[in-house]
Amino acid sequence: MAQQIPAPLGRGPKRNLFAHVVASLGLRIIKGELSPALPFPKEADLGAEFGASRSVIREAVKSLAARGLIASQTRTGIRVLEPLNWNLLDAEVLNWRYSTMPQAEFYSELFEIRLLIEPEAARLAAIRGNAAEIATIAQAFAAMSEAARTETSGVAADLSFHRAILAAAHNALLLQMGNLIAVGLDIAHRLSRESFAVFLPMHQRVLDAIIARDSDAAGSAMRHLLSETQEFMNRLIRT
Amino acid sequence: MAQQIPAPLGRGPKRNLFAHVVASLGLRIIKGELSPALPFPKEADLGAEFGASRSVIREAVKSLAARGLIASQTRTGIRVLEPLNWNLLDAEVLNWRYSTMPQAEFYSELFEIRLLIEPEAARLAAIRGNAAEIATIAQAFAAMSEAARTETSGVAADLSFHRAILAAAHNALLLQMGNLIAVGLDIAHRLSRESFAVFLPMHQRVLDAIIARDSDAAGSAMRHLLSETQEFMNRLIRT
DNA sequence: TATTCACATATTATCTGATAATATGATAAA
DNA sequence: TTTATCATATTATCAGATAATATGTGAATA
Repeated sequence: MAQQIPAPLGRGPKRNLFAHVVASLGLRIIKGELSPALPFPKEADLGAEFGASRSVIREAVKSLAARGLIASQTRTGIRVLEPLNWNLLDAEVLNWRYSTMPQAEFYSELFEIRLLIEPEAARLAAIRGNAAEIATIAQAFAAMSEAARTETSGVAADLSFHRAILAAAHNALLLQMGNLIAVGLDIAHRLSRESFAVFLPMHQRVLDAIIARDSDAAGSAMRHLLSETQEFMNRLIRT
Repeated sequence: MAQQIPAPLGRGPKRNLFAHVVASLGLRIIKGELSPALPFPKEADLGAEFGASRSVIREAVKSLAARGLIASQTRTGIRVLEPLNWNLLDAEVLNWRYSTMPQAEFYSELFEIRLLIEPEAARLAAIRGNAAEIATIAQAFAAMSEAARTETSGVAADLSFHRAILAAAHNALLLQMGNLIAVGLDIAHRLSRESFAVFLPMHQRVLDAIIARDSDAAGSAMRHLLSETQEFMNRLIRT
């Protein structure tokens, strides 16, 4: 039986048109190729460029508008908003930004926030976390250890560890910062697989402090973990 | 000349259908009336309910999806995502949440973050802010003083003041937190008009420290301003 | 009985073409 | 010079169609 022709490939993805248009325009905006100063193509032009119907273009525009990147108005057309309005904590925007910014700059910006957020989160987790939440943190740590032992990727477990701490801090807005951490860990683990095992003991110290309900120790253990990671990454990036 | 009939008012806004559908569904999701456990109405049903075409419904769905509230898939339909995925820092989501949560709870959550972010931002502003940026902070403060003198609403100036400090800290992710502050100030100024003049001197102390490039003083002045505001609000809410 | 496979079906994804609303700029009037 | 009127360009909304795809059903099989 003749294998089905795999893709139409007129020129690019035809199956996920919407996602493709969103990502393509989003990236162009973050790069600055489309800016508030420049005129934005109108729906019809975008449709022609992407080979998409107006529906798809309009849905993509609404998606980008919801992220604060653009706004659209009858007769006026579409325009790029000032970066001030961009939802930088949106996972997509975060990734687009990461892929276009100088790595060192992005990373220092990111860690500045993590150092602000996570020690306090660890502190609160030690105070407010209930048994189940602390168990979740412990489980994530166990998964990290197991990954280190079997030398498999522990990035998911690492993320779970940090997210579980945010969750145990009982502040929904804090939990939101998980996106930041996700990107940070993703970069870290892509740059260096081994970083992982090195930092395991520091994670353990955070966990132990939380279990012991020692909030100050939890905070400083987390601060220590992050500073060391940051320094480690800086060395890596520089070389 | 007969005045034009002002609105079709079949039942609700007909002019901004898209925005209406987004707000309506968004609110229902935040309230929990639509949850991950429950089945979500399909596009056709939503269209019937809102008296809107499928295009409008689909655009609204994409807008909510971009905020992490829902996801949609062929054949499976639409489903509400876990609150973990919600973009809580999105201005709309923030407002929906504010209007449905117990005020005291929302407020304490909010201030926990502000106390985390803003003192450090003030500290960084004192170190990194350039002349123009510091001038912007000063201008905002002048506008606040003027508003206090003329007893007009200074909420815009207040917001400008805090945003200008975030901007002077030179970290785009930090600047993002401006949305939080906007909601916080909005609530504060709605609860009490006079709070404004009372806190003017504390704002001044922050400004002065930044001008003097005294980072530690700027940080503690900001911390002081926020704690006092929080306590003031707590008293107001309790009564 | 349990597992695998083929297939009908329900729902979103995309396309097409039309009408309505509205902000802008041009034109005319004051 | 300012104000009022109007044509126009662009998005907003509607309507109806076809395509793609995940799910469950039932048949075939071990």
